[in-house]
Amino acid sequence: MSPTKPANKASPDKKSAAGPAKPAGPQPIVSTGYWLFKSEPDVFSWDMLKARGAAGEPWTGVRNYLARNNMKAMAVGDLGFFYHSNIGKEIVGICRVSAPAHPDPEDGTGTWQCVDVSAVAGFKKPVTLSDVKANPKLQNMSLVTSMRLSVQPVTADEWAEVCRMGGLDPKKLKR
DNA sequence: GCCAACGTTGGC
DNA sequence: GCCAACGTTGGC
Repeated sequence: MSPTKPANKASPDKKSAAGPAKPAGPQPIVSTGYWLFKSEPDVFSWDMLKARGAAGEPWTGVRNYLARNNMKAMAVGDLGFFYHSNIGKEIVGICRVSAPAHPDPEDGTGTWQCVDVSAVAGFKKPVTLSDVKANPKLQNMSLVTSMRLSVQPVTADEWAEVCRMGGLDPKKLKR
């Protein structure tokens, strides 16, 4: 199974209006962790996540223990980069963990879990893999060192640097 | 399309 | 529990 988000054959089956309505007005995000989610855009793209709106999307299909453990470590409100693998090879936006790890509905074995994520903000300018590799501050990013891991941790310094490169001020992110 | 990296499987 | 074979990812 693919560590990237696999074909989501039945996305509409998920509850259409997951969760109560969001509180009105922007709120500062209090985030405890930073992550990076990889997805092949022809399977599940940033635009598709944006189209899900506040309901978000269960990040199903992860079949790798490290990636699963990363998801189990996530808290609601954690933020993540959204990376397009294969096509684009660039970080295109920021998403937010909207539900903690829960059993992957597509997994019958009870082994695999997923979190739910929703789109927060797109980058003004996507940050490409080569941009990342060319930046000395990002040499230890998992995207460079553990390229194949589909759900990766990101440090606070890496977070700030990539946001800067993408034209977003992380302090001004609102949910 | 190639192939390096690397996770998983299964024989022993 | 080792490790070779195998499958998959994903950049190039």
